Amino acid sequence: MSRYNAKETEPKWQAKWAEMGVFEVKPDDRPKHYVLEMFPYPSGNLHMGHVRNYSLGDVVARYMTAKGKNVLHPMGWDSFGLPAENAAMEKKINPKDWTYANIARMRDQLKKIGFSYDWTREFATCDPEYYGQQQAMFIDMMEAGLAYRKNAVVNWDPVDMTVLANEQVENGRGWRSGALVERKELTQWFFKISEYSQELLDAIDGLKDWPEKVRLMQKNWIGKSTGLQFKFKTNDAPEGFEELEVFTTRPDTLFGASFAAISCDHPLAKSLETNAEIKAFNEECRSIGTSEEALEKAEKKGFDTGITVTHPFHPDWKLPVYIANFILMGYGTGAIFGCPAHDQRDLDFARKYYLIVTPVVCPEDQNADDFTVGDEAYVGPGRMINSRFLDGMEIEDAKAEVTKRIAADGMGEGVTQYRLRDWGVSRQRYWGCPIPVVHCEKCGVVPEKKENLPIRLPEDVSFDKPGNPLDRHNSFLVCDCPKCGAEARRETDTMDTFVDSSWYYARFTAPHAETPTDAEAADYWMNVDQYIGGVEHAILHLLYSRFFARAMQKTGHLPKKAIEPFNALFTQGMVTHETYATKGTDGRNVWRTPDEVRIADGAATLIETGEAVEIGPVIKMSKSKKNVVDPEDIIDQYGADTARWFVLSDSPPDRDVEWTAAGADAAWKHLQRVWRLASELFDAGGTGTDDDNADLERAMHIAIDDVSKGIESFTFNKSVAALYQLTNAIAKSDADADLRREAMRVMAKLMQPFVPHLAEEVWDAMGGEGLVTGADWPVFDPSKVEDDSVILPIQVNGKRKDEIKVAKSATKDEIEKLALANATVQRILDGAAPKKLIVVPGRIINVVI
RNA sequence: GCGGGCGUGGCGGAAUCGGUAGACGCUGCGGACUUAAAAUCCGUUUCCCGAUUGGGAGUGGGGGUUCGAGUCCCCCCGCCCGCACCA
Repeated sequence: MSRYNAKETEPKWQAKWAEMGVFEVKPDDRPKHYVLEMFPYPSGNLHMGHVRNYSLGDVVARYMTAKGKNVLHPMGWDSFGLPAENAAMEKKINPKDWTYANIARMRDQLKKIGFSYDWTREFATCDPEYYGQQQAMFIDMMEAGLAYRKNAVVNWDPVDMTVLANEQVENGRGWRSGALVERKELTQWFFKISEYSQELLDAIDGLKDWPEKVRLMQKNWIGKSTGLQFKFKTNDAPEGFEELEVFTTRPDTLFGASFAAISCDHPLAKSLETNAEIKAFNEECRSIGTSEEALEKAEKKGFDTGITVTHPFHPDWKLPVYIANFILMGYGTGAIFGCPAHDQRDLDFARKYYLIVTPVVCPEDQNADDFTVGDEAYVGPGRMINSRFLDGMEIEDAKAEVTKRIAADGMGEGVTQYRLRDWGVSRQRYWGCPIPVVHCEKCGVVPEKKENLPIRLPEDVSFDKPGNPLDRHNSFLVCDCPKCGAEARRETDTMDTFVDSSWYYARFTAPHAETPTDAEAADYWMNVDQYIGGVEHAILHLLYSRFFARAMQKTGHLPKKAIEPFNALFTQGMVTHETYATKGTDGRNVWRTPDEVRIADGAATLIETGEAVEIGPVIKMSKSKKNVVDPEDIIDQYGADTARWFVLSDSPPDRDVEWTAAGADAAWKHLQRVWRLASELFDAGGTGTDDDNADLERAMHIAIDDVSKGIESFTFNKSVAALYQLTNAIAKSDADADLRREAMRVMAKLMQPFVPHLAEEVWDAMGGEGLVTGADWPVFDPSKVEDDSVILPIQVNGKRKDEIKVAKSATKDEIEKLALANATVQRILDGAAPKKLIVVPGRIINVVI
C-alpha cells in the first residue's frame, strides 16, 4: 500500500488540467456563473489569508461547474500602489520590474495550489493595456460630467510631498513619513459619486445576498438625512455676508435656538481672519481637525464673532454667531443654529458659554410648566412648548410647519443631505494610472485624444528626490495640446488605486478587448454571481465598484443589467495564529515566528537557545507580530490539498480560523487515510448483506445531501464534517466491494471542490472515467436515506429517558401504547397514570406526570 | 455615544419551522500492534454523585411563555466589530 505523495501527485494533475484547458471558458449554451475573489496586491508573497479566500472561491467555482454551470473564475493583480515606489526607493529597483517579478512569483504560488482559474484571462492593473482602457473611460466620464476638477482641502504630507487619504493619516501624522499632516487646498480630480447617493442607497435593499452588516455600513456611509436649509439675516457682518445659510434636521426646535455657529473653514470665518485673535482660533481648530482621537477628547470651544443673526420668526430676536470647533465645513452648509435643550453638543457648548437653554419639546409624562433640561439634552419624543404657533404639536408636525412657513417666506426649503462626498482620485504619485489630460495655456484642461492612449508611465524615472518623479520628467511632461497643437503640459497626477479595482470584474469578461469592455461578453457574463473577500473592503472598494458600474453603464461600457456589479457578496474571516515573544534586553517583546518556537506540554521554548517563550493572544497573521505560516512551507511539507482542507475545515468561512500545527497535521492525516482507504479497495473483493449495502448507500446519499447543502449555504465546515462521516462509513462498511468503490467515486466527486488533487487520484484509482474535475455532481436520491422505522426519544416531563424504534407508518395510538409499555416509562410511572401524553409522530414522545 | 454581531465541553464548532444538546474534528486518557518508536487501528473524553444498573445538573446570569426552550419574550452581564462632533 503506497503512501499518498502529494508532491508528485499535485503537479501531475495541475499539468493535466492546464494541458486540457479545463478552466478556460467562453460563452456557450449552459447557464453562466461568475465567481470572483478579490484580486491580490502583488506584494511578492502569498499569505494564508489569500489561500483561504481563494480556496473558498474555488469550492464555489468547482461545485458550480459540477452542477452544470459555465463558470467564469478569473484571477489578476491589483498592481499599482505605493509599496512599489517604496521598494524602488529602498532597493533601487524600478517599480515595474519589482511588481512584475512579484506577480511571477505569486502566480507560481497560486498555480501550485491548483485553483481553477482561467489563466488566459489574467491581467495586472499596471499593464498599459488595462490602464489605457481606464484612461479611455476617464475621458468618457469627463464628457458625461462624472469626472471633474475642483479646489479641495486635502491631507498633505510635506515630507513625502503627496496627498494622503484620510485612512493614511494616523494621529495627525503621515503613516509613512511621520510628518505632521497639513491641510492644503489643491485642485484635484473628482468622480461625481454624490450624483448617485440616493440610487446607491436605494439599491442596497436589492442586495439580498450581501451580508446585512455590509449593507448597513454602506447605508451609514452614504448617511442620508433630511431637514431644512434656510438663511438667517445677519447683523454687523462683513460685506457679502448679509445672510448665513444653515442646515438642520430639527427645524421644530427653532424656538429653542440660542446661538448660531460656523466652521472655522466657513467663508465668513475666513473673512474675519483679519482679526488676529480669530485667525489664531481658526488655526487652532484646523490643527486638531485631522485626528479623530483628538476630536473625541477635544472640548467644545467657540469664539464669539460679535456678529448676530435675526430669528426668522421674530425680528427683534438676535442670536450670537460663534466660530465653533465642532462644526464641519464638509457637511451641510458648515453652519448651524444651536438648540441646547435638544442636542447634546449644543448643550455642552451652551453650558460653557452661559447661553440660554430653552426646552421646546416636552416629554408626554412631564409637565410643560416645569420641564427643564440639566446636563443631558432631551432628544426623545414629545409635544412642542415655548414655541408660539407650534405649541402642542407633535415633533414631526412641527418640523413640517416650520419648513412650510420658511419656504413660504422664501428663506429656505426642505433638503436632503448626504455624508457621502465626491471621490477625490488625484494622487501625486508615480506608480498609478496617469490621468489622461493635458494643460494648455490657451485651451485650459483638455482630455487626451483616445487614439493617443494609453498614456504610458515613463520607465526611466528616479526616486532620489521626494515627491512625484513625473513632475520632473520632461519628455513625459511636455506634450502637444490635443486641441490646438501648441506645446502643453501633461497632467502628472495619477489615479487612486481604488479606481483600478473598481472595474476589473468587468474587464475579466473580455480581458483582451480593444475597448474597456466587450458588449457581448459583458452581457453574457455580468454580473458577478458570487464575490468573495475581506470585510475590510465593506465600504470603499465595494461602494466605488457600485458607483463605477453605474458610471460605466452611463458611458456605454456596461449593459444596464450590470448596474450592480456583485449579486452576492461573502466576507470571509481571517486566518489567525498564536503569537510568540521573548523578552529583549530592553524588556520589550521580541516577536518570534512559529518556526523558531518549539511547543511541548503547553510550554514554549526557542528552538535555538532553549529560552522560554511567552505564548501570546491568537490574532490575525501579520508580519509585524511574526505569527505567520508561509503557505509555501505548508505546500512543501504536506501539499496544497492539506492547506486547502485545513482552511476549509472547522471554522465556518465567515469566522476567523486559527492555524495550528496540530490542525495541519490532522488535515494531512485525514487525506492520507482517504488515500489508504482507496488503495485498500483497489482490488478488494467480497459481497455484503443487503443491510450492509443499504447502510452504505444511505451514508453516500446523506453525504451528497449534506456536502451540497454546506456548499450552498457557505458553511463549508459542515460539508467537511459530512465528508469525514462518509469516510468513516466507508471504512467501517462491509458492503460489496464494488459498492464501496462506487462510494469512493462518489466521495471523490464530493471532495473535488475541496481537495481536487487527491480527488483526481482517488477517482483515477477507483476506475473513474476521465477527470473528476468537471464531472457531474452526484444526484441525491432521498429514497436511499429513508428508513421504514424511526427512533423516537421518550421524554418524561421534558427530560429524555429512553427511546423506542417504531415503524414509520405507526399511528399515534400505536406509538402511545408502545410508549406506555416501555420499561423505563413503567418504572418511572410506578403504576400511576400519566397526566398527559404528547406524541409528535416522527419527532418525539413526552410523558407528563 | 450610535449601529451591528456574538456568548454551547479542555479547544474549533454541530444542533435554529421550539422536539434525543455536544454531530464532525482537535486535544487528553486507556488499549492493540511493535524489541522500541513512528504510523495505524480500537475504545473513551460535558460536569457531579453512585461508580455496573442508575440519579442529578447543564448552552453567560436572572425571570417568563410552553407538555417541551441553546432556539421565543423581558431584564441584566460580558466580549467582538464598524461608525463616530454629520447639525
